Amino acid sequence: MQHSSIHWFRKGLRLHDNPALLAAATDCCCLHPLFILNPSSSQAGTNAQRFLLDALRDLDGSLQKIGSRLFVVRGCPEEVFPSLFHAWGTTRLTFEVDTEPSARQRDATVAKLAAQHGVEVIQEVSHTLYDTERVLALNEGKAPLTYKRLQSLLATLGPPEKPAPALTQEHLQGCHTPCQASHDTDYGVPNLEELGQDPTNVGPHLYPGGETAALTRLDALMERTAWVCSFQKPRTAPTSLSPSTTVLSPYLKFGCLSVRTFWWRLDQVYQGQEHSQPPTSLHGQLLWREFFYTAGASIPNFDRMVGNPVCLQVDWDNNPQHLHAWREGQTGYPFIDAIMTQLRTEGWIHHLARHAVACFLTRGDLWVSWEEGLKVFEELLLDADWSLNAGNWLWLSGSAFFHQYFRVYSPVAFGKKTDRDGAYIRKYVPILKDFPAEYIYEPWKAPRAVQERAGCLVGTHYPQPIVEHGVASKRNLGRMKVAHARKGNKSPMRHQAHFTSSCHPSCLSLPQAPSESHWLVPQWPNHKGKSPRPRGSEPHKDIQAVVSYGSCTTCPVLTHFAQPPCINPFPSPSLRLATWLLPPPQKSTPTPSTCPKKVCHPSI
DNA sequence: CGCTTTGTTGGCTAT
DNA sequence: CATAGCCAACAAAGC
Repeated sequence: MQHSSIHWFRKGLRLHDNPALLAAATDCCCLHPLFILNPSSSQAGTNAQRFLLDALRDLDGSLQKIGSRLFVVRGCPEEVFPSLFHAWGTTRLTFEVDTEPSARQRDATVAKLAAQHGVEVIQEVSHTLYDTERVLALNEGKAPLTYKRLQSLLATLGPPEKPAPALTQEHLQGCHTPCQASHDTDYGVPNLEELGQDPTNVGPHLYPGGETAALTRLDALMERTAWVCSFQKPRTAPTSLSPSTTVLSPYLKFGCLSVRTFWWRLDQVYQGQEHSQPPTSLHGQLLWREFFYTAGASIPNFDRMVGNPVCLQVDWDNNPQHLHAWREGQTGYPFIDAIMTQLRTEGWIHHLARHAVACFLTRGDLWVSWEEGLKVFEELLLDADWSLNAGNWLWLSGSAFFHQYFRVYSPVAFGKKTDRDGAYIRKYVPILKDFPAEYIYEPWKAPRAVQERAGCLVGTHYPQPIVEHGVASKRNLGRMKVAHARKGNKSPMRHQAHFTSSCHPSCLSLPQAPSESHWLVPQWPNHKGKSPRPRGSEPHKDIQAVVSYGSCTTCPVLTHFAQPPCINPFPSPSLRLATWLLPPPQKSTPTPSTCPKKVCHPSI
């Protein structure tokens, strides 16, 4: 039987490893490669749309080389297909399985329409390493919620399938694509203006879209055997001026590159070599992708908080000003602002840079819902991938998968680890480029003269920090604690929790409050050992200080030293021990509000 | 793939 | 030479 096939491209914008496309070409006399452009359904920004158009042009070019063409049709699939089936005399429709809930709904509708028109439907899995349905079935229909769990499930399935051969001219022997002279005007790939995008709005064309670019990039990376084998994601730098990771993610998102092709190419490079392992290796990265795809395919309302069974319910603030400042790179934290600028202009940022800004927006500093961040990433990232985007926002906001919410990224310290001089900031926030390294991460701390010399006054040319990280992150830690406490059927928060966010731990060991003021006598262990010098004995032996109790009845306030302090007058071990000497404080219950940091922490 | 504070260790210098 | 003090580097704890 000779079919008239439509292969419907959505993701999977490639000829290699495209089993559904091969199925379309089998026993086929007439092939229509189709892409349906539905601009109203896309949240993608200008850079991402350019990437898509690149990919479509590349695909059309590749199809032309083997004697076919791409048909780009505007509209929504549910409305477009009936007329296409009719006009093209279609008997078979093929497409790649898309696991996203909205896509599945769309595809179910289209499959129904096809059945009504007597059109056979063939769907093939090739966007993920494994058939997510199979993985879910292995796990009693539920998404594995840890990476380890996924790994053990996949271990029973064995390695992923090998990629299917690329479509070639030979596959299309006797198969014809009917093309009019008016093809370009009727079905051509549009440009940005036609999509309602301002073409002057695009950034540098660093990552051109398409299968050809994807395979070229893959080839170049696979040349670097040592780099591939030693790859460990946490050791790559978010501040690198040229990407320290593969930047294959945009190509994987659109399916310009097959994940199975990538997997097996890595496997080839690994052969006979010592190499890193999941989760940090490059194979490990592809498994993370699989992890979130599996989660996104089965967890209801995966991209929302409400109605999402794995998501911590948090009382995020509605704060459009903060959200806007974050999006536009105007937070006053240079590292955050640099990352957001790179995102807006180039459409790709390093994974750890995403960590830093996602944490900052949500649980770290601004306490804005991760759903808002997700929408911004959806628009600005070339690789915005529904499952990965939602999954990682859940992760970074501490809403699911990741529960150690007290691990907060510092907008100041994190970037310094890999970029002490702030070259990354200087590149993306050039107004700060002349600040000395000492102040580049915290320009507001620079003395006026330094700011003047740098040609940038904080508060005038560059914003003051919109929040004080130290204060905001501590407050948010408390709010996360509340969210977690509400979640479980655990007992109500212990009294201690009130202290710990704002008071020195040593406060807690004071049984009762004293009536007046008291001598604080540092103590230290006796050193009778044989070591020539007792380690840890540096604290001065005879320092005494006066403490009193202010408005906070449990936190001692260091009033003054009884003797002029030496250089290191009051090291903490002494203080800890000294607190034991204090008379017990009252039993009244202080709240954080009556116990501000300043009262509890004199300049000790 | 967290940060900060606190604690330990060994090297070094001045006395 | 023994000792006190300082420092950097690292480890551990606690949030």
